[in-house]
Amino acid sequence: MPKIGMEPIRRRALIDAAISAIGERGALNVTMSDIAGRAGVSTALAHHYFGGKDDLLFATMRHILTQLGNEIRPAIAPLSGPERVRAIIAVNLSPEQFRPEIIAAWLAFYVEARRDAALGRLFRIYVHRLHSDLLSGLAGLPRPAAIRTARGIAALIDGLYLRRALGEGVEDSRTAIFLVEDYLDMALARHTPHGGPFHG
Amino acid sequence: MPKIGMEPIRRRALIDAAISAIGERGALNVTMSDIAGRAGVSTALAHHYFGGKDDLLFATMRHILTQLGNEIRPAIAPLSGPERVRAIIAVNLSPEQFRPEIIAAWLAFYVEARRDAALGRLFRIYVHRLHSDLLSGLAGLPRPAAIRTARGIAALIDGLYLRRALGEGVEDSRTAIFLVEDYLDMALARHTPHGGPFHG
DNA sequence: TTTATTATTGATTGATGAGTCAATCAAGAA
DNA sequence: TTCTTGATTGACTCATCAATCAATAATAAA
Repeated sequence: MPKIGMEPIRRRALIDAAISAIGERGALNVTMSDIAGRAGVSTALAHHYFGGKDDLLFATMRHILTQLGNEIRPAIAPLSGPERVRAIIAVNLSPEQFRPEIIAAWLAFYVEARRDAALGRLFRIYVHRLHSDLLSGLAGLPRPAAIRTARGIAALIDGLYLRRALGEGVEDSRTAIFLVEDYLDMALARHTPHGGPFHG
Repeated sequence: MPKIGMEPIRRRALIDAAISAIGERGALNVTMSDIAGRAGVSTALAHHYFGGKDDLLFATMRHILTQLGNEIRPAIAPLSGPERVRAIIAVNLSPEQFRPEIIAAWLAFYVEARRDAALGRLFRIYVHRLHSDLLSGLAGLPRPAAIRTARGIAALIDGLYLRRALGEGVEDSRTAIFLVEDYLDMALARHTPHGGPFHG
């Protein structure tokens, strides 16, 4: 163990530990000792690198959002129209994102965002980003229908997350994706001149 | 102030106070003094009537669920088919249920239910009840489509709750109801021999 | 009036957990 | 070797909060 360059390693380990800890308890319960313990360091070191618990949790949420962004960006970049929307759905509900501990963290942060202004801002940026990404893929629909469908898809994804967190209802990633795509198909079919309501 | 028969009054006041407190903070933060203070009594009295914080919170969630059940039961009893589904949607997203503090409580309890077994059971009963109520109204659809649609509606409602809690996206009760009914209409239209996709 | 019962609280206890700090360790620089 | 600097922690402080309890007030029952 060299004595230099530990910072990025510790930061990352602490963030991973925070996600893991939040995944097991409900964010409220996580303590600095729990997180630090999982990361294999003392609470003092966690404070040293992050300043305080709030900062660590904020960094953790930012990490999760960044991670999601990094998965989404390249996935949708070359696509447009419905395929772009499908890609957004697929990534948001991918096994990677649909992991119980990630879901739990989302949920916990949703709650926390109600009180923490910085966290609230972070979320609003994410929500807005998702909405405009969806809209750009729904350009084929009349504007009001596109907006409604974008909101519907976003709400469906969040709802499926919630159900997943509770451990009830839709079980796996695949089923969840199918459910949302089904919604998308119906919305698209309504504005397709005619032919069967199914396609793809 | 007579010295007898205070119990039901205090219990109710404490539960209302808990909802209000949870509405302002995120359930994690609520303290017994906060709740007791809002109810105009000492923390000792709150403990006297409820035993402990967990019991008070459990009673609070049960109250919210009971309230919802009391609104839903008479509303759907005389109805069947799509109208029954519409009634379920309308009540779940009614201004009464769509109040920010109620939503915040839901969210907080969703999180808590992950750790508290009793609370988890309570939720599972609610989820199952909602699902079978929806299914009974969707009997006109083929079984797989009915199941999928019921899950979709439930997820949409939860998702809209989440968005509401975050203070973003769909604004009011009416818009939320319209969004979910739109989903229902599409699901129904797909299995209607033909004619326009809209009705009602 | 006395007695039992319900309602109610102030004060206290004990636990938990965030944040701080002075001290130690290790490795590269002088 | 000495000096400096990042890494690291144990021990401590301070605040918060759930829970308890003994004491008091007020009323109904005897």
